[in-house]
Amino acid sequence: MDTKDLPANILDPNCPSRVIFQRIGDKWASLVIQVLGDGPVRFSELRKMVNVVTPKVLTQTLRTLERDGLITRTVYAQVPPRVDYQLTPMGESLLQPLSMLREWAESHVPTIMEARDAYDDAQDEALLASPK
Amino acid sequence: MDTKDLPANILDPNCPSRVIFQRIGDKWASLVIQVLGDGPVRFSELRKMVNVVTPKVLTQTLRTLERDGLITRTVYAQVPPRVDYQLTPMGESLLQPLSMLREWAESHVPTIMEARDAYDDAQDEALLASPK
DNA sequence: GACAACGGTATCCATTGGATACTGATAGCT
DNA sequence: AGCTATCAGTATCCAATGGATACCGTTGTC
Repeated sequence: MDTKDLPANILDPNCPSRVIFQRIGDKWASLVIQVLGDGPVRFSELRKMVNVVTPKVLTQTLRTLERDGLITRTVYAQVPPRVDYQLTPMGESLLQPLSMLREWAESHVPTIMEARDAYDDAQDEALLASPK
Repeated sequence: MDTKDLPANILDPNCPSRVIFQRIGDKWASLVIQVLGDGPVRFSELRKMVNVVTPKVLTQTLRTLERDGLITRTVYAQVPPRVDYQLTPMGESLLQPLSMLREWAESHVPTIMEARDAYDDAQDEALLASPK
């Protein structure tokens, strides 16, 4: 059974949309894309702007983004080397959905922090009530 | 320096919005939330609908979602046990941003798969050109 | 008294992520 | 000639995370 003509369905583990969905949710990938939203950035700049990622992991992230056609990598033949990363049109089309998520996250920070505090307090009390 | 009164900024590793943003991007959390969009679901059903997650990992995911106030956990005192999970209002407010992402992922499946094939082909050729 | 249903834990191992050190090419300085 | 700095990464190693599998507690049914 070939999946390529079936309707995309994130809940199907065999559906590529699921893999793509998870790539978007990747810890660094989504941050990189948002940073690149303002134009091309070189490797070392990217490292500074996306605090704080090790070079190995940043490279991995950039390679998969490039493979998926979301960014392009441009090497300038100079020394010291210069490599620019920038969004493709498809990469740019991700900016809007991502910024909606970012806005959601930023606007719900206080509520979530309160929920965590309340939850942790309840855990502490439960622990006191039944100290094994 | 206290961060709690600063404007939320995803690029600041000390900002809670960053943590929250990454929780949304969690491999299973976002799928669970989307499944719960249609109403309460019990543990075993959730496991079937979110293919395929081990019980340990699903439990971890549900606990953190509960802690963050995105879902509630309801235990019915019966045997065999029954536990329902459902979205809080805040959890529901995540459905829209998430569905935008899902739509993006589903609609870009073909383009991304093509990009991957092209990239992999280019890699293969580069390998043939310089067989170390 | 064995079994099934359900919502988990417990344990172990594979994969991933991260910290740190290092490389290669060249220009500029001494 | 040798030393140093710059940049974009690798290489190596160790810790944290994710996943597979087995098991547990409770009670109703056969």
